Amino acid sequence: MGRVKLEIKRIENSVSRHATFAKRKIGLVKKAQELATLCDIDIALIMFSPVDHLIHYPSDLKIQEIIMRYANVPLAERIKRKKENLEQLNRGIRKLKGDNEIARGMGFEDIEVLQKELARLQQENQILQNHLRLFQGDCASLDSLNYEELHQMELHIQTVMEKASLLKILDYNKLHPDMNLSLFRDEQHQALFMGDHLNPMSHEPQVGFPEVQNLQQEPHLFDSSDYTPT
Amino acid sequence: MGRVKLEIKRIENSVSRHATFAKRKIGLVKKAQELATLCDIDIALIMFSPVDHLIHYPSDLKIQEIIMRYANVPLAERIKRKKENLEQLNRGIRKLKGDNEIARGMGFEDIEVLQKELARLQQENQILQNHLRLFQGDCASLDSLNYEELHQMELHIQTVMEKASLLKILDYNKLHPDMNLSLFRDEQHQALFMGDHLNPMSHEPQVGFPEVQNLQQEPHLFDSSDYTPT
DNA sequence: AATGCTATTATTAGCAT
DNA sequence: CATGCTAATAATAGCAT
Repeated sequence: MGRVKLEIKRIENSVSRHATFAKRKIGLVKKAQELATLCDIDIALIMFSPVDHLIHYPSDLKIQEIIMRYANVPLAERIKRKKENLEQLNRGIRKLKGDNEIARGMGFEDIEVLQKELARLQQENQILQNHLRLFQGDCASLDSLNYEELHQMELHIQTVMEKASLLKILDYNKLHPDMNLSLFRDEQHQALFMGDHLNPMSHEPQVGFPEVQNLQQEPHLFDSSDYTPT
Repeated sequence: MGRVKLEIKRIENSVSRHATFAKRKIGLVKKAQELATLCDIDIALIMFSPVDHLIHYPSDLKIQEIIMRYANVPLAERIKRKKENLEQLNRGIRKLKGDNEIARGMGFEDIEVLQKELARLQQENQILQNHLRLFQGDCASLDSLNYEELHQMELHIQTVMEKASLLKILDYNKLHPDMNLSLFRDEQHQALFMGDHLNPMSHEPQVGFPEVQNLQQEPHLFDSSDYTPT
């Protein structure tokens, strides 16, 4: 809808590409906003400009919500497609079993375990998400934070962590069947990892910490300050 | 752009609302697709229909990537202020650790620290969630699971865990000021906490693997199989 | 509910500033 | 590089099926 009909393919001229982006991004966000308003629904739009600048709609906080909602759906939908997925999984497993080296380190049952653990991992994390949302929902009212809830949260996190370690070991064994690592190096560590949640610090001497990262919420919405909804 | 100019507000008539959604969603996805193609950029669009059905563009797997990219932007943007924030965090922690003020409950600054940690926890978990979904997305293709990815996932989990522990201590101290738990057992551990993550998984073999990025594209995009791009 | 029609409005490509 | 203009294309509201 311009002077000429524009073919939908990458615009090679850099200036035109940027110009087109500048104009169309406004149109796109506006359309998203209109549809969300007209139909009273959740819409999230994320884009990265040709110079890698983030543009998104709606607010950061709302987008998080929608992403979480999105994260929940595929899980539910996958359950419907269980049969389909099982066949796909079976193909993958057959492929794996065909690989002799992998088969040595990892039997069919191990793969099943892995799959189940993946599902559980997802579920556990969902619970974690819900806890987090509870906390984040009104972090102003700190009184609602109590030791028991935090303890529960930590339990979930530890479960997730435990699963991650399992996956890692399994994967490592897949790549290096000759090494065939045991999941736990010793009984003491296993005890720490599997059960002792009473002391919140008990696991930490075993585990290094990743870099402390500074993540904060940002208030802004678009990079374009020129945009005004109509 | 129809027979009449439509005011942008919620369409109260349910039939019209659904009809409008059905038409406009196609237009919106098309616009997103066009812009992504024309400008050769990443766009993710997630929407929930008036009957809560998920519609998204582009593929599930690609959307994961974009969400991760989105989740990482605030991180990248904050890296500049990292040192600043780390110092602030340190002050808060030191105060909690050594000061008698804790005995009188948490001060305002502590609450601020806690709030920031909560925000971070949320973000970290978002990243974790994205990682998990990548894995779960095609758990059949176990080949795509590689050591590096799992390691990354574990790092994220550890970060979340670390935050949970911090929250727990803070909260515990709030509830039981008389106990006055120390956040760290010793200086060495504190050093680990604050930045030294050279050895993040001391119980794991420290072996590097060549990165294998083999993410498969999913074939399907929308819920409406009727949509055909022009 | 989905599809086709078309009068209308909305968006925008190319250009000028 | 951003803004304004305008011819031209694109999207779509309401209606009919």
